[in-house]
Amino acid sequence: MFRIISQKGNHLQVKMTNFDPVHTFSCGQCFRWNQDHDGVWSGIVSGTGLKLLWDGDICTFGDTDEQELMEKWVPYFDLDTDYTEIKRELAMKDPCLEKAISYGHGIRLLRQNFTEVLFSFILSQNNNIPRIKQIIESLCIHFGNPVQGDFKQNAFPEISALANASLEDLNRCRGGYRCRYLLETAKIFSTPPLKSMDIQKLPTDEIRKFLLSIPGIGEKVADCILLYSGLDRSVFPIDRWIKRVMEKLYFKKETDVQSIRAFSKEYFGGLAGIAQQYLFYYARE
DNA sequence: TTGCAGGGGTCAA
DNA sequence: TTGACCCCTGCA
Repeated sequence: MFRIISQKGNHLQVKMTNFDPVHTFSCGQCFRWNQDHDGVWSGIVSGTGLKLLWDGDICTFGDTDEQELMEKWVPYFDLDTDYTEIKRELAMKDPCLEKAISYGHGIRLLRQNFTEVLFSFILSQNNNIPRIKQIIESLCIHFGNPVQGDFKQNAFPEISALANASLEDLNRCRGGYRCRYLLETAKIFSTPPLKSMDIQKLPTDEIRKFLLSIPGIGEKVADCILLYSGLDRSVFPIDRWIKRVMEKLYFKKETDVQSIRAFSKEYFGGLAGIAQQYLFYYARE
């Protein structure tokens, strides 16, 4: 899973199994990681900037220590989960999935900040990844706070910053009709009783039901929010790509979303969300 | 240069 | 079940 190799100054070298930043950061689960010319990855996670260098085996964490690794980065990178076992279990199901897992072998399901995932996936609807990233960066520039250290990016905005913005301000981020959903959601989350309530502590079916009541959140976005914030790994978000790949690999014909959802729940069980990531990455690439 | 289709959905009619 | 919604990109 992971092992600390050494601490040099403020750099921590960690051996991480079943991890490849290209696979993990470009499988559609997150939008704020970028690689520079030297191969260093930069990301902003819950207001903290992190630089990562991966040499194919060892991952070097910049400007961190063992305590922060354990408290912040182990949960975020899901380093306490045994992916070897998960992959073994999934690969046994069928040769298609085995191939998808082999292709995206370095995918880890990140446990991301709930608020960031909530707003990011509202913006993702009917949209493509490069543009989603552009809109989110613009949102952070206009409404987010600066981050400590050598980072160009701002933190993801606080809910209050979005709730207090005008629709005209939000529209400057070029999110189109989605900005209206963003504003309404921010207002819902910054108004009592939700403001003082920790929604993440509710049972997941209640969270899902609540998310679906928010304008701009449908089945797919609700499932993404549950999956990528680490609340429920048994959900199986179905977008156009997943629908296409499931029809091709499992159904051999055009199939409606409800049937695909029912099949995935039964077939992949509690690992449906992780199976979805391998299949999505395989389908996209 | 211009026009058009399509993109990791959702909503309302 | 279907079209509209923003706006960007790729392509002819």
